[in-house]
Amino acid sequence: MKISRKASYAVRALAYLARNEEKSRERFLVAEVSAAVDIPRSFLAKIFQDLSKSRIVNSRRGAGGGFYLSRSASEITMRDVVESLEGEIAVRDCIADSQACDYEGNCSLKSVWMEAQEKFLDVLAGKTIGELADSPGKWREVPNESKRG
Amino acid sequence: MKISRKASYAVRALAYLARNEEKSRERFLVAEVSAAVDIPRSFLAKIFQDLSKSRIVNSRRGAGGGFYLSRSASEITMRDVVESLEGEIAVRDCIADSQACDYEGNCSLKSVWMEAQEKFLDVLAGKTIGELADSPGKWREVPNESKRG
DNA sequence: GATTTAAAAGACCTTAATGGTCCGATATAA
DNA sequence: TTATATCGGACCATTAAGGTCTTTTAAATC
Repeated sequence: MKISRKASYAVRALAYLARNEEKSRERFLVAEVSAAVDIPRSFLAKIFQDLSKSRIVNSRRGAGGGFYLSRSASEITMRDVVESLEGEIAVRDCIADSQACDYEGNCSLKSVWMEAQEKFLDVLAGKTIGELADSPGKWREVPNESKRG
Repeated sequence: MKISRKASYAVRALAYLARNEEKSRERFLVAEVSAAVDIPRSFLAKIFQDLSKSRIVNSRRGAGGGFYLSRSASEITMRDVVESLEGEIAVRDCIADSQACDYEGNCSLKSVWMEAQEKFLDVLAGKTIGELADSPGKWREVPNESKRG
């Protein structure tokens, strides 16, 4: 019962984008975000690729390129992000794949796992990246404003 | 975000005990339960050992020994069982160990993970083994009443 | 006391997932 | 055409999951 470090990193990285996009920048380099939020660079690159595939961020290659939020941070929920990184959530295999268990049909156990999982995801669905970016707390803050032009 | 097969097995095994303890038996052999609920024997043995350490079941060694519920099935929740098998649940390490993250203090992220996790566990805490045993469904039923004396 | 029964303890093993790295290809701007 | 930066995929080490097996210990019975 862990959510992956990947997903956790993604949330932090996106909150960084949300916090800083107002301050005049349109695109973010993975190198910059990596340094700012203290996430291994090439790992973060992978993470952004996943986020890009799920259309949570958009990207632009080449010089002047980078990543940026594809929509308002207030419209990106933590659930969106976690599911982007971890795929369809299923606390037990039977939830995603009804053939994963012999006891299929209306198994009384499955419904409990499902309800628990939904309650979990509902909390994440109720929290947006925008809210995280706004909220106070000891976040590691933007390191070097001048790195980009 | 998976709960382990171990925990799932444990729930099923305990529901079996709950269903069958009324029918005159006091102790259950892991061999019997293994066959009945279709869980690998020596793996189930390990599981019962965990359940025994958490005092969810009691055990008796030697001839005539076996396992049995330590209290009424209606007083054993799925949360009890899952935590017995998986230890303290922590969807992110920072929840169990505040030193696991640099962003400690009142991190706005941590509180979200915590709330989600608690909602999840609350559902499990609200379902007892007794209820599972009572509820209908396509459970694999007791295979061989005559195996024990 | 010897034998049988069954759990306890722990070493061991295999496979899959996690958490990363690295490199070549591709796209973009100057 | 050169510098820049993502994309795609191969790769790799470590850990956890899932499970087996063997020896030891406790309890009952002969």
